[in-house]
Amino acid sequence: MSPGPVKLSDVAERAGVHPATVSRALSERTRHMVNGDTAQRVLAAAEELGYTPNPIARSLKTNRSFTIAVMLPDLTNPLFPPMVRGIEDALAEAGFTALIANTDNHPDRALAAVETMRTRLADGCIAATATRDDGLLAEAASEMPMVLINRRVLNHEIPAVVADDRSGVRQAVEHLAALGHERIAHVAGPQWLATGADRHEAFLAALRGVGLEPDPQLISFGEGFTEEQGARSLHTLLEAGASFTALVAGNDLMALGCYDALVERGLSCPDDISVVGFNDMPFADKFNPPLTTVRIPHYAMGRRAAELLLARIEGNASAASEDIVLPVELVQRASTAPAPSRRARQARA
Amino acid sequence: MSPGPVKLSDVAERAGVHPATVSRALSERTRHMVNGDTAQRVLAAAEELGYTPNPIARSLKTNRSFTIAVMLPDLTNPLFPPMVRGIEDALAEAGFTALIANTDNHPDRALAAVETMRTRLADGCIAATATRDDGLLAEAASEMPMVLINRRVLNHEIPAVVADDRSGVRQAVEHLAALGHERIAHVAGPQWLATGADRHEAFLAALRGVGLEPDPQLISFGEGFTEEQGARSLHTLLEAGASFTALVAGNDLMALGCYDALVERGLSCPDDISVVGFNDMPFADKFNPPLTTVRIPHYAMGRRAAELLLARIEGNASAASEDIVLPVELVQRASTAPAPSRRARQARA
DNA sequence: CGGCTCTCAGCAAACGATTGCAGTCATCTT
DNA sequence: AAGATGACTGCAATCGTTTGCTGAGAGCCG
Repeated sequence: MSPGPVKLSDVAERAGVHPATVSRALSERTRHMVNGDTAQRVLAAAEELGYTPNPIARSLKTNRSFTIAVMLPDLTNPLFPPMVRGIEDALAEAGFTALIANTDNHPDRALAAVETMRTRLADGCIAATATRDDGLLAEAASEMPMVLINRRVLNHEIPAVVADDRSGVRQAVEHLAALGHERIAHVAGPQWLATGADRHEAFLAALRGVGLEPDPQLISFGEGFTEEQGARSLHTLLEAGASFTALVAGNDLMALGCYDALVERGLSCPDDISVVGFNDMPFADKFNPPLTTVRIPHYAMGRRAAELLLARIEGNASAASEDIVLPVELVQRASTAPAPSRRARQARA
Repeated sequence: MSPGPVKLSDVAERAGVHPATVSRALSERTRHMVNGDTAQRVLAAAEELGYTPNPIARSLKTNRSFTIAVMLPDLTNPLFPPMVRGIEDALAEAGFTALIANTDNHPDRALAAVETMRTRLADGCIAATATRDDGLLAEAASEMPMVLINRRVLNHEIPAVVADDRSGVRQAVEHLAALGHERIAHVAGPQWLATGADRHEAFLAALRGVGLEPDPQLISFGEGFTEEQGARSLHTLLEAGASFTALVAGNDLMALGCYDALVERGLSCPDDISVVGFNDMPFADKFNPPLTTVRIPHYAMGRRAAELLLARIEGNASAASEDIVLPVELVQRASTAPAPSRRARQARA
């Protein structure tokens, strides 16, 4: 036996056949080309020797690396780890491995990442980094199978799996309206991200849906889905003298920023202002107050994205040319309460 | 020009030399073997053609994959993403890539992961999954360079980079003692993890350090560093009728579990019981109440671990045979308050 | 001027697997 | 019984780099 890891030729020698035969016997796909008995002998020999194929050598010949690039803005954003788990679990079942790259929302870092991925010969890519119209990704998509997760690009040239944002914000404003809120603000996310733009648009529509007229004065746009931007946005709203009793934030991080801005100004949530977030990030139930928010199926999104990508890699290019949108659900906690006016009325009664 | 990506022979043809010469000219290490002018010509040709070496082919020949395995219990635990970022950033600077595997603390999943890593030919491994005496990892460590992060094994056969747990819990109990607490409980982590055992031991020592005598009645061990176990542990303590005014939890997650248990029993934090956590996980300042905890340098730990591993891979086997322990810092927030007895005294005064 | 060393570049054999092609039997057909 | 068919399996090329060895030419010294 040769030193080090056991290789194809070791198994071949042990089974008394040619390496090529071993190769064929070992692969499901080519098993039928070799005699049943021989195959058994080979399988047994491989088992005894503890043979594991060398993926590097295999890749060199087949041009497949069984590796999927996963591009994120920032792994540190609690939104992503559950998605990544979903992706990894689904990939692992198919023998694939995920390679994670953080782009920090910098186009040049993204470029570098794409480059790395391509030279490392990823078989495909799952990206959560797309801006609404993202040339870079579109280009990359033409070179390898790609699917988007939690993001979308303008023309649906790249399939995406996303949460049902429209439904989510509709549920949020309906919840608020049901509590008697009539002046509802929107601390919106960046409009160059599909999630930001979609939710803003959905907010407008939902407002009208419950018979409220959108007021531009009550909408402020952040430049990123961060606590910082959430706080800043709310501050500018408040400073402009806008009056409202509830707000829906672009996502949970921004909602958290609103919490900060609120305490800084001596306002109470939910007594003075109700806030609802988006994403139901981990520990959202532990915040002060526990955050009412829209739960999106992070893990499931990851799985679906991975499965979709694998399907496309298997040549099933037709697989879901439609975007996959997963249902969301409002989870009510303590950051929303009846509107002050209604509370007053209730007190009077 | 041949189709697809440009390869060594394309560059060779363009520069009018043999592929072997290109290979030598392109590598810093072997550059000196080729004539200066020729090297320039090769470099220029490579540049013009946009040549990028095929890492698969390279790996096959050199047996190095420029890939580092990172084994975590669970990426979803907020403790890890910052570490991973640190690891990835440091690795990227050296041209390495991280491959992340989640073991969910299951030995068999860990085994599978190790296997995958080995067959994928990782050049080294950073593990955060070690139990105190971990045969599996010890064995793996004999086959490839390895460093531990945030964990330690019993006999220091594997170098580790950890936070200064002892100092951390000392600071915690000193803080509590300074607030007048005299009966301090410990909701300890699992003892089969070094972090669990170390912190427990440090807790005992710190208590004595401030002139308090440890009381076994005030110590409960969890079976995992989870909210669930934190809650369960505190419940058993309370049910046993233990009386105390403060507690230090094994980590932040367990502290959060304590929060739950406390409200479930109608107790208030910090009015009835002060709690301090460990790790200063993201958003610890957003909890209710904001959590007093020990901040550990997650990102820096990741970087250091990666750098240490790289050093060892470069043959610098001597590099830090000592563990690297990074300083920690208590950050005081609102989950700790003066002991009730002292508050009473103050009220009287 | 012969022989020596030295520098540089090409040759070819790896690395470990996959795969088109071709050859060897045994079996079947007529 | 001869040829055709079919089922297996071996041969050898190939994927793109790296690297030990060899060879060619230049320069140097005695």
